[in-house]
Amino acid sequence: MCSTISHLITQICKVHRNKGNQLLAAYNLHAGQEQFLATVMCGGAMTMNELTEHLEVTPATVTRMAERLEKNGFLNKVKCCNDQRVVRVSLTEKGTEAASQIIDTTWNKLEEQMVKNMSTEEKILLRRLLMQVLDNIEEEK
Amino acid sequence: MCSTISHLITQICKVHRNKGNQLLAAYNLHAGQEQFLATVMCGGAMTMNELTEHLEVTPATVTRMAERLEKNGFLNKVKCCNDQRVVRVSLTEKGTEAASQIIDTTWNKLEEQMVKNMSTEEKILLRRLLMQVLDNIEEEK
DNA sequence: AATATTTTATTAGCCGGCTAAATAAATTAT
DNA sequence: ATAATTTATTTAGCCGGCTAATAAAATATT
Repeated sequence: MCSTISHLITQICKVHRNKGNQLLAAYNLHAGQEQFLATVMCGGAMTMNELTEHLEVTPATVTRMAERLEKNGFLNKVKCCNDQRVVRVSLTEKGTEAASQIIDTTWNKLEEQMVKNMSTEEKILLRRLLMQVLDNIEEEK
Repeated sequence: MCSTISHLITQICKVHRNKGNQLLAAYNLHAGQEQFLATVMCGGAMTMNELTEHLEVTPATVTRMAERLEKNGFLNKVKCCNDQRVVRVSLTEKGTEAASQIIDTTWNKLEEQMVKNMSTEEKILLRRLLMQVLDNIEEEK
């Protein structure tokens, strides 16, 4: 009963997040925020809207994350001149530095750890199967 | 970049939770609470401590979930006579009914949907690989 | 018996995630 | 021009998850 796919994935996700939190504590960040910063770093001054798409998260979530990251000095929010509705977000120096370090110390580290003893074929297979699962569950109904 | 194992698992987990929330809304429950109820149903009058073990979750989380489920009439909390520290939790009628229905309408439904177009071998393989991932990531360091 | 330690639960507070409702600005239609 | 609609963000409120600090009861020590 404890080895359903759902349960395993939930469990992995939880442990992954906790490990992320541990690793990110050194930067005063929480799991999820590193992805936010990395996305902004790659995408340049991004719109909130663009962020919700890239991060695949609700606008409300983006707003609050940006708010906290701004409060802690990782990024700035500026209203666009042309369209006063849109808000552009960009990294501060602190944010840039954190983002660039974090990708290696957290993301890659965890990713490697997850599949450390798997053959290349197994990794490919696992990825394929997970993509299939995601596809299956994303459909309507 | 979007097809790392970490990202896929996080994404599946999120969609899974959202689908769960949709299905559970009919019972006035949220994703996670169904597991709580199911666990209590199987285990009888359980201790908070036992629940943290079975649900693999923090004591704080169990306390608050129990509090909410009690508030909404799904379960009762009773202090143990022998040891006044321990709290035993048991399902109300409402809780029992919800739990028994939910297992089919939510859990199994989602589980089947996730692997619907996979062969038996693929399912077994996926499970094995996920268990390996969980093992890898659970270790210290 | 009196004190110290361990065990069980709770509380407070912080995060990310979501929904639904509210703002506000830009478009489009009338 | 004015009204109606669409689009971009925000706000409020609810969930589960975690950590750290507290409280309270049971055990172990001295």
